[in-house]
Amino acid sequence: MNNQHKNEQEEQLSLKLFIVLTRALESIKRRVEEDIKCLGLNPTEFAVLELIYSKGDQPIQKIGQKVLIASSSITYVVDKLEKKNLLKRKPCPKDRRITYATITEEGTKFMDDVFPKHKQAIKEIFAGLDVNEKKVMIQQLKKLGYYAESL
Amino acid sequence: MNNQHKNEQEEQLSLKLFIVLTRALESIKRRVEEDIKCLGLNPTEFAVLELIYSKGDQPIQKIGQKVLIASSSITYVVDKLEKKNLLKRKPCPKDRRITYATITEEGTKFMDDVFPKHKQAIKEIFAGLDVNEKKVMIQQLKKLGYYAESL
DNA sequence: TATAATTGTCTCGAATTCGAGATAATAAAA
DNA sequence: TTTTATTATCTCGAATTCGAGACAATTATA
Repeated sequence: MNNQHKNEQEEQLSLKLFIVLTRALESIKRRVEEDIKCLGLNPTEFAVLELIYSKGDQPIQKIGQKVLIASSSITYVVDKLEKKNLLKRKPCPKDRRITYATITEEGTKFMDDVFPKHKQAIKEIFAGLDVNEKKVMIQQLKKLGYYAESL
Repeated sequence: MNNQHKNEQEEQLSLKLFIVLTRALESIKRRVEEDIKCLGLNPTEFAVLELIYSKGDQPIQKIGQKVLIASSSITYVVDKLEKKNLLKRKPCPKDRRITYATITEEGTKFMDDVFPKHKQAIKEIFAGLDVNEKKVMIQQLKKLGYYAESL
């Protein structure tokens, strides 16, 4: 195979992989969203709540870094969770610029009930691959992600 | 390993895969978006334009099916592309409910210039994996996607 | 043929996300 | 210590996407 064909093949394969990747994640996200929506939350709200549920109080700023949303969006999401009484804001006594998001008792109860079911649902959604295939895919996706990030 | 541990391992792995998948695609999308944004288009606009560039005139309705966006969103996107003189609407003479989106001469010129570069950029973004790894990943992602879709 | 169901496009309002910039607090530098 | 730079959060307006429903045209059914 000459160089030009090789290049074209690489292009085709990459384009194909991009589409398949996008589509697969769309299908998966749709299922995950179904699982979450009936709890009255959207995926972002759930992700933020879960972060605080499992990692404890977080400065609002940190939340955005971990869940990968802009700071102005976190304000919005935390507002919504606060209105639902799942989180509350708590000022930091040492640094008055900082506001922590803290889970409420109601929020904890909610997650105690819901999170195990959520993990189970994710497991079912990903049951198209076996344990080993998942491990391989995780590795490959990391490679791909790191590389793209490094550009 | 007993059943409970097995179940937990499956849950952990699936959760992990979900996160890695989401993150990897985020990194990739960011790069692809950079490539497209400087053309004055967003990814949806580019996808719609590309569809019509490579597959010819499409009823507006079909576009949504292929690019996976809601019908109300296509109207919006086609409006934008029309304002940029890259597409135009053309009524179907046989079925007056249907409106085709047609690429303009300017749109064709634009894509002739831009599409090869775009493919090249995608290739570079995906250069973290070799040809064979890509093929394997495409297969596995299809399995995963089909399975999630079938639920 | 008249009626009902379906199809294709669009309008509208809501939800979500972003970026730019405002504000206040803290940290660093002169 | 004053000045400057950085940090954390929030406000605001814009962009994008969606779903519900309007409307017209077509197709299927009685």
